[in-house]
Amino acid sequence: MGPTKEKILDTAERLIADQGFAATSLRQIISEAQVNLAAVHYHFGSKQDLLDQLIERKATRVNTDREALLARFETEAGSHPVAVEKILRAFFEPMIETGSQNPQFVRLMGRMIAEGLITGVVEKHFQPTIFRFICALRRALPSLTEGEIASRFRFMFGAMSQAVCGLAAPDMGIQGDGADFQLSMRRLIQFLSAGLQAPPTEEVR
Amino acid sequence: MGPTKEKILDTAERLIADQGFAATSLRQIISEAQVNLAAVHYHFGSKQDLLDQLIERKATRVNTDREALLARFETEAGSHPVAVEKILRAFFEPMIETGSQNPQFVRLMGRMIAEGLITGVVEKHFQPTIFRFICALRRALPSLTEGEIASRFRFMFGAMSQAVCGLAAPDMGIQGDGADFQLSMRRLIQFLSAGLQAPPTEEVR
DNA sequence: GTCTATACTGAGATAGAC
DNA sequence: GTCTATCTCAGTATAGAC
Repeated sequence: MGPTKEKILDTAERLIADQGFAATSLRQIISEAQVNLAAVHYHFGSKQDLLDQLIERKATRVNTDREALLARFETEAGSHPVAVEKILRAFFEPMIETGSQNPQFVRLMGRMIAEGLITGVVEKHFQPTIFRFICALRRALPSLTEGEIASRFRFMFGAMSQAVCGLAAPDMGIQGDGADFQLSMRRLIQFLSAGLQAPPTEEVR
Repeated sequence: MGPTKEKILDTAERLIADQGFAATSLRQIISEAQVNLAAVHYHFGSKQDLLDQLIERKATRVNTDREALLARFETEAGSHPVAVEKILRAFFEPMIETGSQNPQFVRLMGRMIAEGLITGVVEKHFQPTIFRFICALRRALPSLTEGEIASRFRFMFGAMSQAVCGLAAPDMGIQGDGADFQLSMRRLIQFLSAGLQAPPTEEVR
């Protein structure tokens, strides 16, 4: 990868994580990266495609790690289903590790999930991993319908996006524990573990 | 309120709920509402202010209902803390009722929370209500620190935004139960009830 | 293949006539 | 209150230099 392309990616990652996608203009990115505007469209095609490649650059590695960890837990569990806590650990620990080195990327991911902006990338790179995890959850939570597991997985994404994006924001009006990424993730897992294991929603007719 | 202003609000609510805030241009709104572009800036000042008034128009009523319902539950509970399930009911039922009549508004709210776009309105109109609910949760969950309750409340917002926004989206790659608003909300409350009542996150040092 | 310069279209915002 | 004209800035497209 050429230095121009890399400069664009690095600068865009930092600025979009800080300000959001819509609020960050290409002109601001190229100004700070000291490259030409057209170089962005030469290398990426569009602003949206730049975002997609930004995600893809790191998401692939994180998702590979996620699946590997899940596979390890599945081997350890033998014929038994993997416990929900372990499934959550497999899902979040690779992200936490990435976030400890580079919090910007994780915040970026949270923003993208919240804004619903990574349609193509989600399908291409996340969906296979998500599918593996939903399968694991179905085995761990046999009393839930497939639809309810999908709903809870979606709730999980929403909670996660707030966990990583909300770090800078004031904590719902009351003074929170601020920008402690590790603490926030541990609280998130604790919360999700209980939520995922809630009894099934009763059918109403 | 004049008919022009009202036409703008109604049209903007529908379009923004469908397409999102950034994806909806003022020119599209004024075209469908059949008003002049400058009228928007005359009545609202800016696109952002239009959004704020859009939220404010309905959020005030929803928040009033929330607080009233919570107060009723507090009276019923006497000196005991209100159960978490009841706190959640007080928070969500007014929103569900609004959403049953006008799903657009609830989806709009979800989008705004996800994208973090309603800075001024949240502080002015939501924070007092949020504060009341956090206080109720503190009483119901005395083993949790204030910081952890704030975190969980934030997770709740994230899950909620996905619950109401994700209705149209495909359910994480597996076929979901589609756009059933009532079902989605019941699942959400079930999920959140367990998540909020999870044991405290252990301190690590 | 890479990058630059420049122009095009559509966005939100504003000033001033009526 | 309303509308026209205009401003600035956004993302995008293209022609051509190296």
